[in-house]
Amino acid sequence: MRLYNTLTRTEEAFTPGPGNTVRIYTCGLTVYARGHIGNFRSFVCADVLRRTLRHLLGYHVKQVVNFTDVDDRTIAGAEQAGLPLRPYTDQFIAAFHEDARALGLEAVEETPRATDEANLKAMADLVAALDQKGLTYRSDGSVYFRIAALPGYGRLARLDIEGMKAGARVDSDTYEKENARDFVLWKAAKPGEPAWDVVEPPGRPGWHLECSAMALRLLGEPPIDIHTGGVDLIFPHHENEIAQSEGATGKPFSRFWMHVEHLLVDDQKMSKSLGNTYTISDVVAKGYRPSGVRYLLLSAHYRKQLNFTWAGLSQAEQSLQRLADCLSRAERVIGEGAHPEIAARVEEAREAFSAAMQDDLNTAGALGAMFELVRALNSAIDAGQFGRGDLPVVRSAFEGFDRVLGILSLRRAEDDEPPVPVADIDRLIEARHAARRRRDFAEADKIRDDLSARGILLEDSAGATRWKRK
RNA sequence: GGCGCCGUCGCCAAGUGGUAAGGCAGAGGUCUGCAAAACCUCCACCCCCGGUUCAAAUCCGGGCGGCGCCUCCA
Repeated sequence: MRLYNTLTRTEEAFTPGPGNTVRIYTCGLTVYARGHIGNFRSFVCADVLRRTLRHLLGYHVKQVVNFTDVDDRTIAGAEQAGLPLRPYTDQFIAAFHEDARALGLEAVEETPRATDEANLKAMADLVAALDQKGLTYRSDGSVYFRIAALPGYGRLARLDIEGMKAGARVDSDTYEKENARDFVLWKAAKPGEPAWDVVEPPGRPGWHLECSAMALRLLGEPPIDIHTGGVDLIFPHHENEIAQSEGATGKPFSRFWMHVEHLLVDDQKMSKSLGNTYTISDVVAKGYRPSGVRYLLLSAHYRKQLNFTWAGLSQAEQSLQRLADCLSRAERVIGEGAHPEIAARVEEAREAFSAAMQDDLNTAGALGAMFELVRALNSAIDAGQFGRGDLPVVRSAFEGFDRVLGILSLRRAEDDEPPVPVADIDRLIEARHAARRRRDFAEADKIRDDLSARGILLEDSAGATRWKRK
């Protein structure tokens, strides 16, 4: 497939590593709050990358998604909540898993957290290696990375180090550093804050250190194949990960860097500091569905900013319903036989879908291919040119699409938990039938309206009445 | 100030040199007790101005507008 690489700022042909395995590191959440749907945009896109590699291309994937469970915000949050760091961050990790399930993210192979003992040990080893290469210095109890000692620093972000000195904003603790751009590997322990003595002097990890250490520990020999994250991580986070990893190992850190553009709200970045965030539970509380969010996130290319609106989410749910309806309609066809044109049309859609996904994960194009097939299938059903013999090939195609996009199965799972008990729905449909038989349409319409108000839509057809969730 | 991305129908969104996919919404029609769903029909010359080319939404130059990064950030 073709994949855009931030390192080269071009689309490149992607090939897997040895054993047809793709090793991916995805920068995860800092667990001081519940992740918002902007955060989840990058996870959903990484999920689609993963699914494409596995289910469309047949590669093996080993993916690490980390939790940053120690930093200024988690420490401050824990203190405010009167909890130790672990239990405090545990609750947001649990919330992440809940939201990830709601959004249909495939389980990844590893979800390490920074304060796991093995990871702290790996960080200490990394610092030691950097010490040995002369890439560190200590100042006021902290360990810093000396970027002047590493040629090539700034390559990912395309920084002009010389040109940046004038007028650049500087950290508040710059005076402790040799160079304003140097970054902290290991932070000095402060009274009352968590500290570990794996590094001398004792303290806690700097933000960037954990990702390098965990990636190298869990994914093995660099370079890893793909590193993913939001565009806001390009600098300084990913630049510094590269500096640490390549400084320590002398080898390239990652072959590909994939960066997901921001989700916007009112044309501004959705971020906790701006206070314009929505979480999955906010979305559900407003009566929308996680499957709609997933669809919405996939309806635009991952390298383009996407402006979140409630109207947009409604449109996404409508669109997704059209896809779901087509499949359930096909499954209800009772006519016998199979039609070669159907198989041919399905094959055409599969090819278009696959080509779009392999073209730098063009999910919008892939959805377009699905909708074109939907229209063709609906027309064939209307014309009586679709039989039960056509169903297997159609079902298999939709399953193939959905293994990659993960939207239909998600919606179906939601449908299986309707807001009104199924027994009640069935009873009301039966009552409405009786009303219709005696041509009491007022009563029939009342039942339908009542159910509609409770989130259940009724559709009459020749034989029977079907219900579905709104 | 430096770097980068983007501007396609009312809304969302593909397409990046060969004459504008798709979805939502809307209009008319078929079907229906009425709806819903579905189908059919209709609905854009791509921010502006120059240039290159037989040919540009697509390439180049200049504007205008929006966003992001340069500080914590998916």
